Amino acid sequence: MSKSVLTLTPVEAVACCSPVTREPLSADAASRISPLLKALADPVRLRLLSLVASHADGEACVCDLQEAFDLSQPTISHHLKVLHEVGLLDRSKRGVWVYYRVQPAALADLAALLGGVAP
Amino acid sequence: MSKSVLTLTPVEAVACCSPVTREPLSADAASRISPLLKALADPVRLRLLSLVASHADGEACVCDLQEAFDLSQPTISHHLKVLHEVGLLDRSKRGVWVYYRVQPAALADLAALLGGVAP
DNA sequence: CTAAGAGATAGACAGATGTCGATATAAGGC
DNA sequence: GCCTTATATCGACATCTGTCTATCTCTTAG
Repeated sequence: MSKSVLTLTPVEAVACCSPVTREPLSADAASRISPLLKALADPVRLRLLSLVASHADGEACVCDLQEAFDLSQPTISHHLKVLHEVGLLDRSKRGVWVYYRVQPAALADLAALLGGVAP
Repeated sequence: MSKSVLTLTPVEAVACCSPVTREPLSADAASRISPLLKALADPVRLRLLSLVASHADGEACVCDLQEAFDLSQPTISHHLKVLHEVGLLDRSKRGVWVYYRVQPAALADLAALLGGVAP
């Protein structure tokens, strides 16, 4: 049931490390963590994540999200895919609509990794 | 990426926002925060930051840092510059050597922004 | 004053990334 | 069945990024 190391999403990998300020990060750990930060390191994706997280019921339809940006629909879809692939956003399709919600532990674990509090 | 808030480094800008999960991040705030995440979103820079932060006395000489990587000296120098420019690392030259240390509030503020605890 | 070493800068280049328009897929309404 | 609407995928493009080699600047030793 538990996934092998190879199939860990970046989000799952983050929970395994002590804070970056406590001891030197291994090259391996850094390589597993950086995709998560890369996913966050785009203004559009940061706003998408924030919009989803602060939306009523903790989830948001793609149709709601697109309105907030002056970008094409494929571009928004691409950014959501990036956030989903690293494990920051969960996807569920209901009818014609697709809803995204934040993976709760993801941001907390990342914050712990950066902020110095062990997970 | 317009530099509308001219005198604030990304690190300083981060301290101004409520957590991403609490309310939607403005386009402006996202643009000011993402450079900080971009700086962190590279495995070499993550390790550099971690090495500096966990080094004795909280600071490390470039000469110490280079040994940990199989990269050229200019490449390490470039990555340190990126971390320095966004305000994550402080620089001080003593004699021939240059020492870097972590800007203490930087990671804590970022963690608060992501983790849901207001700064 | 000249030489040597630490670190920064400049320029070049391959590969990654963000964006678009066009098209595909899939579900619901007629 | 066919049409409409919501979302994903594809392919192309310009820009950004990480790395290198070569060179420059600054500091100390002799």
